[in-house]
Amino acid sequence: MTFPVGEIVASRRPHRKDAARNYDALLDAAREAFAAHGADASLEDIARRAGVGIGTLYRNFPTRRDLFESVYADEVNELCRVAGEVAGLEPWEALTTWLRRFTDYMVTKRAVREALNDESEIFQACRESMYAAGGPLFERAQEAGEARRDMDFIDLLRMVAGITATAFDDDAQRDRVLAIALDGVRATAR
Amino acid sequence: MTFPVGEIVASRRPHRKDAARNYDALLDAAREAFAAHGADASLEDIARRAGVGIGTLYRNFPTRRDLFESVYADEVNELCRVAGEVAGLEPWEALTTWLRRFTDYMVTKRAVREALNDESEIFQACRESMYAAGGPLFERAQEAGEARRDMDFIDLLRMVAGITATAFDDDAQRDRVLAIALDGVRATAR
DNA sequence: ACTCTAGCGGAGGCACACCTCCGCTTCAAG
DNA sequence: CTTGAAGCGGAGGTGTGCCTCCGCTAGAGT
Repeated sequence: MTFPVGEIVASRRPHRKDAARNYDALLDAAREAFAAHGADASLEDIARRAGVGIGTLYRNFPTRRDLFESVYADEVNELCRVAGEVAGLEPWEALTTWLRRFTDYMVTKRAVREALNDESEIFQACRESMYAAGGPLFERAQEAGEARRDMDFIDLLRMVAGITATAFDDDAQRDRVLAIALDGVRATAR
Repeated sequence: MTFPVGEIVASRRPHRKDAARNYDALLDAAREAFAAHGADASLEDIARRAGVGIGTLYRNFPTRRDLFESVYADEVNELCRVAGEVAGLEPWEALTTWLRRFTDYMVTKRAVREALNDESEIFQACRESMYAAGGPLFERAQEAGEARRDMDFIDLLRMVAGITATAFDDDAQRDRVLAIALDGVRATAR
């Protein structure tokens, strides 16, 4: 299994020790900020929370998009890795387990909806990676007669992304709603 | 059937002819802006598009929240009205028709997710109105054995709001995904 | 027609985010 | 240890949005 996204984005991490630490701190802070405030979180705030100067942020990530892409690519890579892990489970079980990870790792929830429609090269590569990783899980479930055939994997991802990005009273409600929607994915196969 | 929301908010519309026209233009522009840019659209931009000075906006709606509440309340009122219209249809048909209107009228889609969790008095009143209008449709579908009983109306609204607020490739995809999720709402009742 | 007041609009002060630039710091190679 | 260059940070210029304030305009009642 290959991880093209990692190759496209990863090499920017600097070599010097302090610089690498700053780079990581920035990514962490950015992940949190994007999760909390969406894709237009304040860059100065991110630098502040990372404990570095604003100049350092701009040296590592010349544009907002560069930063966001890096955060996003990290999460996509993680998802690709998980897709391999669940390969041993039963078809439907494998799919839903992966989807649950999808909702967990996509911490940048609010921003993901926009990213799903972004046309840029990197995002396109990310989506393709994700489809390559998760798509087979869905097709396997379809072939096993567990998932309906009148939808595609992209439909499924949008559905889950939409539900995930919404505010719920609590996690239990989110899980309940997600499970119900997934029942719809399975319904006609029964 | 009563419409408490309308009573709470509506009386602010000014009496003088030009003033009333400005008020309406502001609401229209705001509806569009909130739909396009979410709840933190630029107020100066809204005033510009409405063709009035920024001062006029602030006189009518002293805070951003006042403006947003008014737009939101309008849409909720409209939804309440529609709930009455569909009362004659078959239970499941009535519910899904209303939900489709829900996705249409909620033009302020991006912002609705946040509003669904807002604690303020007005938003609470709006939600209650909406629950009062749509809830019976759902309960009727449940009693007819068409909708599953292990979820409540609020779960359903969140599900639909989440899917509606997400970006799709086209309307057909949105409808398809929504229909699949609604299959999940109906699944166990079959 | 006259008036008087509700309503208008936008200039301007404030706050904050974006991004550049450059003198200072610190790593790490020799 | 020395040294040079990679990296740092934040001051400051620019833009944009928020909101107030007040001199002017025009609708509505007489």
